[in-house]
Amino acid sequence: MKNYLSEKPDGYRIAPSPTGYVHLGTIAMALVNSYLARQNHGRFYLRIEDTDSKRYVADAVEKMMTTFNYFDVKFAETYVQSERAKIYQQYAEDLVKQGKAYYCFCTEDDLNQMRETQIKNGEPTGYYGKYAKCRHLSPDEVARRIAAGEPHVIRANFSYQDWGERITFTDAARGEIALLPQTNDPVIMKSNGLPPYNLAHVIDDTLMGTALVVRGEEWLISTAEHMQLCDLLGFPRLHYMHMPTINIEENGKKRKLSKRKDPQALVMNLIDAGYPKNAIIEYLLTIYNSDFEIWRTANPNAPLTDFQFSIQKVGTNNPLFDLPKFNDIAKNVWARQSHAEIVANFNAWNWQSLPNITPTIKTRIEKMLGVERGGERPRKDLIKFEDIADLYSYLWDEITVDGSTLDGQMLKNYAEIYDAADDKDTWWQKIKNLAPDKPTLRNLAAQIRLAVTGKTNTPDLWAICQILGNDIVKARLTRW
RNA sequence: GGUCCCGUGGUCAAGCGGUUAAGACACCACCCUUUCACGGUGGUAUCAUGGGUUCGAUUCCCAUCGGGACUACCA
Repeated sequence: MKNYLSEKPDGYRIAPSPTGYVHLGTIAMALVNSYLARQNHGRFYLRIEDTDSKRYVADAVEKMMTTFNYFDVKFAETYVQSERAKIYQQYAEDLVKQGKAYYCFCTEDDLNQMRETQIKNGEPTGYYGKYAKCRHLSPDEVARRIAAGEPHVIRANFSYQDWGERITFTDAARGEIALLPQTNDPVIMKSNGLPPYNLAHVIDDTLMGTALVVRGEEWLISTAEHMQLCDLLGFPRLHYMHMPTINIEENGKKRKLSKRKDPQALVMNLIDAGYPKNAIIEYLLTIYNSDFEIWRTANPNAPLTDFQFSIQKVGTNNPLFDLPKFNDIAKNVWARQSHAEIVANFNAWNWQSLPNITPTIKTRIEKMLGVERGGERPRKDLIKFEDIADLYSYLWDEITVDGSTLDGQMLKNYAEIYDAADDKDTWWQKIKNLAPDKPTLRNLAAQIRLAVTGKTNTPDLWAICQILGNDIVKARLTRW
């Protein structure tokens, strides 16, 4: 690894913790960071933040990588924090030697008790001032208790230096931020020998040369603590951009997208439902860069990589996940694809999950996907493959129609002249010939559509009849 | 409770002291089409409230209210 302490940082990264599932926000951060890396000729790397042993999930990294691969997210480097324990320990111990950190033997019970009395006294909670009991333990006592095998953590000593009134910095998306310095001595090394996020983040992003730490808004306040840690370590302070988080509305209140309650929070759920991956990417880009839609309208077929991501256009509001908007983007993404492309996507999707699917029906669906496609004005009726069962239900052999609304005799008359061999013009001409005036024609066309498909709006009827074949069409026309 | 962030139509938003306050989604109407769509045109609807500053505030300042985040040996 290069020594980025002495070289110019040129890295962008995502740092997920391995839960096994990739959250929409993680893909969003991956997107933003890969754009920034590409535009600034920097590296884009992955860091697995697995310092929480309680959260360990088997195969989590592999599962996440599958999702990243699916989205063509490529990393220049990959780091795993649990493999770097020695590095963090080294820095933490150096801090102790310098008096900038200390061993703390307080137990969970001690801490709970402390918090209770603080609350009772109306004081701020935390490990500070007179409550920071382990700050001034003698070296002998520390040595003795460690030798005795007492569990301990290392805490940074934030009383070591005067931080001034405020910790100020320029957030790349939000501008000047002035935070109160933190007075609590944070744990920087847990009793299991791994650091919590704070120390690992500061050391890794410094050593790995992160040019801009792009992370969620929820980290904004703790930036003061992270900068104080940089100062103690003698590192230059890192640069940050805090991104809005995607919310959802529930009972009139906003809350973060949750992977338990909101299926759209997990990108693979969206893919499993049959949304195109580019819809996810485009939606995320519209959320995180207000320029994107304008660009897309002006360049409907340009590759996404041509878009210039602009930090100035990153919002500061936390947007609501807008399903209708997302659906609209999905429709447009599918509509832009060629027949071959969409069929390939359909085949890659788990089409077996469609109810009562048979090889015959699958073939019909594949043909259906080509109807009214490829021209200047493609049809936009497909949002996600999952909807096919309903949207194209007439491709299955059974359809349900309220027969009372149909004129059976008229349909039988038409059935007699219907010929699957007719081209579209002939086919339409025959229908026209059956109707003396416009209202009748309108009605006849509607009836045929209803009888054949069970729906009032479908893609091109002639094409559908071609796909179904002579026998099925005639059978459906003559059963009323 | 404390600290920080945010507040333009139903949603996402442009705007950065003087604008008829863009655009997209959704919704409605009409046009195109002797069918369904696609497409086109138009419409409904927004600067949270109250004070300042200013010749003039959506824009700057303050307060209030509202929403969100953080306040762990989780990230």
